Amino acid sequence: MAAGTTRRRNPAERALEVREAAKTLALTRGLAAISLRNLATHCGVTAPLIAHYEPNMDALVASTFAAIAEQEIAEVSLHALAPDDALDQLRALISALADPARDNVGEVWCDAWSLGRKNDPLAEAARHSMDSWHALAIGIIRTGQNAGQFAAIAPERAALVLFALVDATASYQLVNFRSRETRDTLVRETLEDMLDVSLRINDDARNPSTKPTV
Amino acid sequence: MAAGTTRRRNPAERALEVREAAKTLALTRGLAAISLRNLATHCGVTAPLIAHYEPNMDALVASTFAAIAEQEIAEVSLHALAPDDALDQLRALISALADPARDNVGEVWCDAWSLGRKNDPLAEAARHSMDSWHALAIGIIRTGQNAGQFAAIAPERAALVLFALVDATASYQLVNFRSRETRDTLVRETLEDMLDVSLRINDDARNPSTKPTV
DNA sequence: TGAATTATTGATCACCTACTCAATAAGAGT
DNA sequence: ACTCTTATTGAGTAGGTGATCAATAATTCA
Repeated sequence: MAAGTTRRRNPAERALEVREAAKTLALTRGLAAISLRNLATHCGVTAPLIAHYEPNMDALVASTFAAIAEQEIAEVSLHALAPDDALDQLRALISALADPARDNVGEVWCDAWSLGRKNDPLAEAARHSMDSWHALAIGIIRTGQNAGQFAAIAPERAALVLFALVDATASYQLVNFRSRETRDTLVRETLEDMLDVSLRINDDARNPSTKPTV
Repeated sequence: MAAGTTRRRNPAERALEVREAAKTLALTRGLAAISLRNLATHCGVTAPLIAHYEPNMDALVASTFAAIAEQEIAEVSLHALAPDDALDQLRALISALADPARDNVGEVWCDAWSLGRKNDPLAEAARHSMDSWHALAIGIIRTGQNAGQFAAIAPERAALVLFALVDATASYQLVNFRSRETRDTLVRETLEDMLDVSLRINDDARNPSTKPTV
């Protein structure tokens, strides 16, 4: 393009570039921004070439969402499962989910629910990644309960509540409802009450009511 | 059209028809389906006429959402505030929110969060209606607490949790995540735990642990 | 009945979407 | 150097979006 010469790339390399462009587009402008033209512009290439690599946009939207979601789950899992103690794991999980750097991913999730109505593979990918998230939380909660650290609520239900709060606040963020602090506090305090723990990171007390008033 | 003659309507009447068409379109095919051509087809009229009455589609999307949301809030408020007892009010509220007839409205809400990112008036309308919902719930919760029926959680927080659960499950429904029963149970049981009440409609016990085992 | 008003239309612009197909040309292998 | 494969393009189809403008025609009012 720049020198008037057509760059001809290794197919695998080009395919990867297109998928990366789709991710970038999704994270910066939403899943709905994934289109042949936007991808083409982003890659400095014509639209038919994109169609050559990705013959179905709905499928690309779905696979792009899956890639973003699964990558985040993998990263957060690694971070959350690093500590040995279940309470520390839960704290790591919550703080990772509250990280403002995650905002873009939250927006993509909201897009996925809305678009999932008309895009079956996308809906399926959403369900699958939701199951992955729940599995992570359930594991942590169960471990903590076995260690006597968490209240004896059904882990499945606690996980559902946790992500319902996280997901709802992600949607709220898109329309600037309430402050980030209010949204984060909603998640944290509800979970604290439900599991009877303190999730403040610099607070070792397992039971807030017995912590010293130094 | 039918007889080859152009029907010329009273402007107020036509404007109303367009607004009604927008509501119908939103509830059946989502907020994103509101377009000049879809509206024109629905009204049996040409697109420029729609533009004549609604010169700005983003604004129409926002006002249509506001109309749907506010109408529902008004109806549910009436239903929920009918009983004298706060517990019965809460039960009425929850059962109204769980009504499958409300599914379409839930989808519209999810659309609103997703589209609200690029449509400021829509985001504003969403925030406003969210505040209305919270006000309704806070009133009921506060009344119940004053009567000693509900646990002493901050009403604002309880309301946030309630609607976070309702909103998240509405999103989940769009991608068929879990069963309706699981989603409804999630809302109900979490609220029961949080306020220490029983929300099953044919159950008068205020404290489940003391109810007779007839 | 005639004139003024205006709801409504047809035509068009400018842009977007996905998708197809034949032609071009870059690079690989011989 | 030559052929072969194929990545890439240009051009086009068929539809979608919002929006504007002058012309038409239905209704209202004088």
